[in-house]
Amino acid sequence: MEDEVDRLVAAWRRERPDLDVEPLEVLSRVSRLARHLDRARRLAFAEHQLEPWEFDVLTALRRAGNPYQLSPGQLLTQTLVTSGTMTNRIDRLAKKGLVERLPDPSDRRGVLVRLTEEGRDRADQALAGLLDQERAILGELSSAQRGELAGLLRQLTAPFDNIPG
Amino acid sequence: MEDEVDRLVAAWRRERPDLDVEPLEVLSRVSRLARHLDRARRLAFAEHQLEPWEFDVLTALRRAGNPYQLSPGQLLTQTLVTSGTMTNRIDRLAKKGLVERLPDPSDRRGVLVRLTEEGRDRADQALAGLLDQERAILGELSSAQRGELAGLLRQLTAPFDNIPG
DNA sequence: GCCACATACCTCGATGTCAAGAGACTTGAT
DNA sequence: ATCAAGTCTCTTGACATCGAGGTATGTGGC
Repeated sequence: MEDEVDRLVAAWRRERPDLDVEPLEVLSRVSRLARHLDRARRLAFAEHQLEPWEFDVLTALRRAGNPYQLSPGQLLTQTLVTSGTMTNRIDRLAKKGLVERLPDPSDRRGVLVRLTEEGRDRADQALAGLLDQERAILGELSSAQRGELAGLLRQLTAPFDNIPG
Repeated sequence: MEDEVDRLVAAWRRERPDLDVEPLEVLSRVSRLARHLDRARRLAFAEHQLEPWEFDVLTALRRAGNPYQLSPGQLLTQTLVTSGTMTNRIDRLAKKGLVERLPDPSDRRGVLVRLTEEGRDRADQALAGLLDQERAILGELSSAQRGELAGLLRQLTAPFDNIPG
């Protein structure tokens, strides 16, 4: 089955026959697939009245384990947004009652963000919905193929994740 | 070699041992890799004084072939942005002298966007730079592995690209 | 103890995107 | 010919993000 990247690569081969555009076969597909996944995620979360950014923050706290709390700084490094953005996000999540701000007992400059009970439930439900959606997308592949794909992708991501970039 | 997704999956297995989080092994890596690629692209384009969105528009016109012109509507479908965004982008590219607006001779409502000579050169240079960068990222993989990866990814993207979404 | 420097979070202004809709023109039916 | 409906581009207002800088607090050398 042909996809958009096949057409993209064919167009470049016609217009720039002098160039080797083979890298696009892999990396353009990664970018485009990620874009499709963003849309799918947005749809899955909408069923739970959550925006993608809300899911990101809530699940970071959820993964931290009991008592489900992190500093804004820790949330920054996990979600890769700037501090202004995180302040804004925490404000809105607090207004919706999904997280609460607590003073950090060990550092009076600091704040801790803690998941409320409702926040934890919403995060858990949204994660289950996301996994259902993702399983449907991966339905195309056999279990062996998924393993192979995960392994190949890990080879590409590991350098970024380990040699800090 | 371990990556961030290995850590993410391990955290979920600890916190939610009841859930099958295996889909994340593939799809979280796709999303994260796409994010890294965006950063790398931004760096590669900066050497040619281009923003990623500028590259997207210029190369869509470049791939159209001589005389390197498309309607704003055609650009919308290729770049997946809304019309307000595209109007804004064309304005800024025109101000920089990389594209020009022409009246559509066959439809007096319409406009055609045409690449200037400088626009074409900049697009060609930026593409070459991007491909160099991408080859470096793919250096991890053998030629056979790249082919395998491209094939597996095509299976995932084809449904999105063919059953319109 | 004091002071310079680092850290943590927040505020503010600028920017880019989206969604909705207005305006201009074309098309097709009558 | 005329008119309604459709198409295409641009405008507008709302909003989330970023980057730079501000305020308050902690830390370590002297």
